[in-house]
Amino acid sequence: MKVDPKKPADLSAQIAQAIRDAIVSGELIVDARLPSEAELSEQFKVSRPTVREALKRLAAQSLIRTQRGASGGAFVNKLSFEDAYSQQVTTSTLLLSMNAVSFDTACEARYALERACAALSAARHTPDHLATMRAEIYRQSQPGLTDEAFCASDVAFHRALVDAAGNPVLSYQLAGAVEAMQPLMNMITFSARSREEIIALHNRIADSIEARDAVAVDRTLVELETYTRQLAHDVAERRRNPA
Amino acid sequence: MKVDPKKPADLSAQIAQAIRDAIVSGELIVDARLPSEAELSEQFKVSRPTVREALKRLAAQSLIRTQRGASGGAFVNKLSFEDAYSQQVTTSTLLLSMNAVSFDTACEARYALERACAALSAARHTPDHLATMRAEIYRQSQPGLTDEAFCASDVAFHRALVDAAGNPVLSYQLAGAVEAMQPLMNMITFSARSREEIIALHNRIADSIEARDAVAVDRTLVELETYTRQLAHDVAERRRNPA
DNA sequence: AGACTTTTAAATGTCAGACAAATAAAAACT
DNA sequence: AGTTTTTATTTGTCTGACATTTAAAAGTCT
Repeated sequence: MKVDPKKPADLSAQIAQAIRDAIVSGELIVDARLPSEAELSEQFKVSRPTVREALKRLAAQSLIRTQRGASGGAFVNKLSFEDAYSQQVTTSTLLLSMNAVSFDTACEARYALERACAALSAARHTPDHLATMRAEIYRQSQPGLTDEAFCASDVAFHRALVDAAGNPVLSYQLAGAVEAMQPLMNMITFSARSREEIIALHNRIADSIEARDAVAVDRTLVELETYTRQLAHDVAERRRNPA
Repeated sequence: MKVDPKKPADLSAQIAQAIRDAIVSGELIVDARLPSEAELSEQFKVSRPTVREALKRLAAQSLIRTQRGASGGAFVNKLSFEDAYSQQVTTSTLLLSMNAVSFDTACEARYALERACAALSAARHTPDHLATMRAEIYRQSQPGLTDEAFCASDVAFHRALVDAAGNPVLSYQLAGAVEAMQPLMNMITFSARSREEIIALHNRIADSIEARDAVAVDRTLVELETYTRQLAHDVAERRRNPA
C-alpha cells in the first residue's frame, strides 16, 4: 500500500482509499487488526493526525471499528445488514431531499420495488410477518393518530411486507427506499376518509398475502400506488389553489 | 449544536452527528458554508484536529466538500445520484462478501428488482437505451472475451435495461444491486455454450423491449434467472465433485 | 498453588502550536 | 482600465505532548 504525494487528492483520502481497497479486495479480512496509528504513519510516511483522518473516514462508512487500550486498535468491521440499511436510509433520504425528486418519481420507484417482492412474500411469509402487518393495520385504525405516526406505521407495515419475502438482500435494498420516502409522505395530510381507504387496501394486501395470492397482492399494490399518487396530487392542487 | 462531553462516543463522532443532523433536517442547506475549522473548534470547545476528524467523517459520506484558500471552507454538498450510487455499490459489495450471502439469495434479489422495472423500461425506453443494449450484446458475442469482460458487459447491459425505465431513483437502487453481484458472477466460468445461451436471452430481452412487450421481457428475465442459477449450481457441483 | 490486587505498557483520544500551500480579495502599479 | 503584487484567510500537514482506557504482566497475600 502506497500513496502518491503529488496526486491532487488529500493524503488522508488516499490512505483511506488504499485501506478500503485492501478490505474490498479481501487482503484484509473481517476482524483483522490494522497496524497501529503509529505504525501506519511510518508505513505511509505521514503524521499520525493524517492517518487518524483516514481512519475516521473509514469508520464513517462502518468499514472499521476502533478500540482503545492495550491490544486495542482498528479492526475490519463485519458490515451488518443493519449498518448497511441505516447508511442506505441516510443516503436515500438526502438524495431525495437534495435533488428535487418529484413525489411521483419516488412513489413509482417505491411501489415498483415493493411489487418486486410481493410474489415472494405471498409464497414465503410466516405467521410472524402477517401478525406484524395486522398489528400495524390496527394501529392505523386508531383515532387521534397524528399524520406522522400514521406514516410511521405505514412504513412498518410495508417493511413487514418486504421482510416476508425472506430475502435479506431484498429487505435491505427495499426498506431503505421505503423509509426514505417517509419525509415526502409526511407532507400529506391524511383525512379520515383517506385513512379508511388506505387501511382497507392494507387489509386486502394482508388478506391476499395470507391466501398466498401473489396476483391479488400485486393488483392491490397498484391500486395503493394510484391512490397515493392521487392524494399527493390533490394536496399539491389544493396548495396551488386553496379553494 | 452542542456536544455532551460525558457521552460514550468520541467527540469527533458526536460533532459529525450534530452537523449531519443539521444537514438532514435542512438547517444547513446545499452549498451553505460551514464555519471555519477554527470557529467550529471554538463553538464545540474542542481542538482543531478533533473538528477535522469530524469533517472527514462527513466528507467520507459525500455530505460536505472542502476547498482551500481564502473564502474556502467546508460546504454542504449536493448529494448526486452518482455519489449515492458509488456508495451503494461499495456497501452492497462488502455486504455480500462479508455475510456469506448465498448466490441464490443474491441472484433472486437481483432479478426480482430488475423485473420490477421491466414494465417501465418496455414502455419508456429511448433508442439510446436500446442501442446500448445491442452494443453490449455484440461485445458479448466477440470470441476471446475474458470471463471478467463478459461479466462487465453483462452488468452494462442490465444497467441499460434499468436506466430505460427513466426513473433515476430506480436506477440508483437497482444498479447498485446489479453491480454488487458482479464479484459473485465472476466466479462462474462461462463456457462457449453458456455464453451463446445468455446472449440469445439478451437478444430476446432487447427484442421484447423494442416491441414494448412487458410480459415477454418479464418472462425472459425469469428464464435468465433460472439459467444463471443453474449455471452457478453446476459450478458448485463440479467444484465439490470434479469429475 | 491459587486467587486477588497492583503495576505497567500499549493503544487510541485529545490538545496546542506551528508551518505549508492554495486561493480570492485587496492593494499597488503600470 | 487592466495587470501584477501583496495580503489575509482557510485548509492541509507536521511535531510533540498528555489523558484515558484496557489487557496483560507482575506482585502479593492466603
